[in-house]
Amino acid sequence: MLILGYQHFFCDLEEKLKALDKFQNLITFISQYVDFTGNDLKSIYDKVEIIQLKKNRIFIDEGEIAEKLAFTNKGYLRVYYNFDGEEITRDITPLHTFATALPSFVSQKPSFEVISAITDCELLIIHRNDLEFLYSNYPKWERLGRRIIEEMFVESQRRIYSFITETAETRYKKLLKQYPDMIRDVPLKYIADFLGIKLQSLSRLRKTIEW
Amino acid sequence: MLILGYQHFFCDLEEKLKALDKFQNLITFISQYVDFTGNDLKSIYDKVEIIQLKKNRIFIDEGEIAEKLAFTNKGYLRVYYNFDGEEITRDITPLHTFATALPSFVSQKPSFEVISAITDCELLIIHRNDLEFLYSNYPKWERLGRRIIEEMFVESQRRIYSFITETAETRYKKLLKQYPDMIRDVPLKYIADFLGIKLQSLSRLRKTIEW
DNA sequence: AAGTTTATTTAACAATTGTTAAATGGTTAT
DNA sequence: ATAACCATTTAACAATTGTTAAATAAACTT
Repeated sequence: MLILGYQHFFCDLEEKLKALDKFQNLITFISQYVDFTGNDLKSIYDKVEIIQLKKNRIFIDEGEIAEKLAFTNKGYLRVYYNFDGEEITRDITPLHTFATALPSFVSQKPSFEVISAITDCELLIIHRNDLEFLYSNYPKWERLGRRIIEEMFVESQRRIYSFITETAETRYKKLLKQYPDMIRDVPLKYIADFLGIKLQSLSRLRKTIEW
Repeated sequence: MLILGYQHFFCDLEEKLKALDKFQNLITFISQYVDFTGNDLKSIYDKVEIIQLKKNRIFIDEGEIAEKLAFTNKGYLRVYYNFDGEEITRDITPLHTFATALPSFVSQKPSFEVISAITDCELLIIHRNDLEFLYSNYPKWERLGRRIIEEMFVESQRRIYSFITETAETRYKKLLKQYPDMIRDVPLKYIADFLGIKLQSLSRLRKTIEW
């Protein structure tokens, strides 16, 4: 009995260490924004769930109320919506960033956006209620939330500049440069959507590029 | 002396009442996001400065570190940057919203963006230090900041969808519908930039539109 | 391995938007 | 009022991107 207990403790610890290891990317990410001590971080360990999401599986579906926020530990997610019977991909999440159907997440209305896995993904999930709890009880978490969304907004504005000032070719080249792995792992139809052009146009453009 | 004192008190009060009146739009705006009591609001009255910015005057200049956040009480601001000797307008702020050169404001590095007045403007200004003070000392303000930036992010994503899925004509029509006043007060060259097309293309498009 | 599905490319033609240059219209300053 | 400046339109032509349809390539199933 004692030994079993010990055994259990041991396994538990091992599992926790393994989990902590999986939090490394998340910790690195949030440390850019707020100075967290080990103690601050503890407040989140219990609340984060680690899930594996297989390729093409849906993380948040159309019509669903978004209750989950994901941090992409491995793999690529995409955000799209159904438009005229077609899927329009608005975003491909780079590794080690947050993703959710934000309009639904903040308004708690049914989502028009779908989030699904482009490749097999490992996601760190935090539920909205837990996040709200953290926000309400730890000012540092609220600050973190604000800082992260500020950065996301700035990045979003950068993308708008790119639509205004750059040709599709330039946008593609810059994407290649910024996320070389993405092209390897993400089908071109999603890349094309992301760039705001048709798949065939992207294909033509790839052929004529001079390096 | 007594009378002078009384006079002064009277003027001061009147001025304060007048100022409060000017806060109405701001109060309405922030009340969408957080429930504020009169007391909560007091924490900001002293910190807000009301300025008049004449047409074409610059609010935040290139190279400057953005220290000010503006709420547009009257008039339109635009956000642009100098690209190849040309000014590229990324944003035209609708009435009663916040505007600053956010990349500079959050990073405290020199701004590549310029913010200037398209029309005569009345702006409610809050300084970054004061805002940081509010954020640090009143959780409600931090929450407000997060909620507002979340909304701005969602709006920004909507605009990215419009670049991906809509033609310039559709974008123009929707802009007209959403902000009918804007077209009256804002030169078309800025509208064209905002839509991501050239002035001449916008002009051609306006001619051929069927209503 | 053969067959099925999905991803990507190719090509011809259409539509949209950019480019250059000039004309017209409207405002502002002297 | 005239001149000077800025805003908008027009037009011809160029470049980019969309559309449709098909061919090829690659990945997945049985």
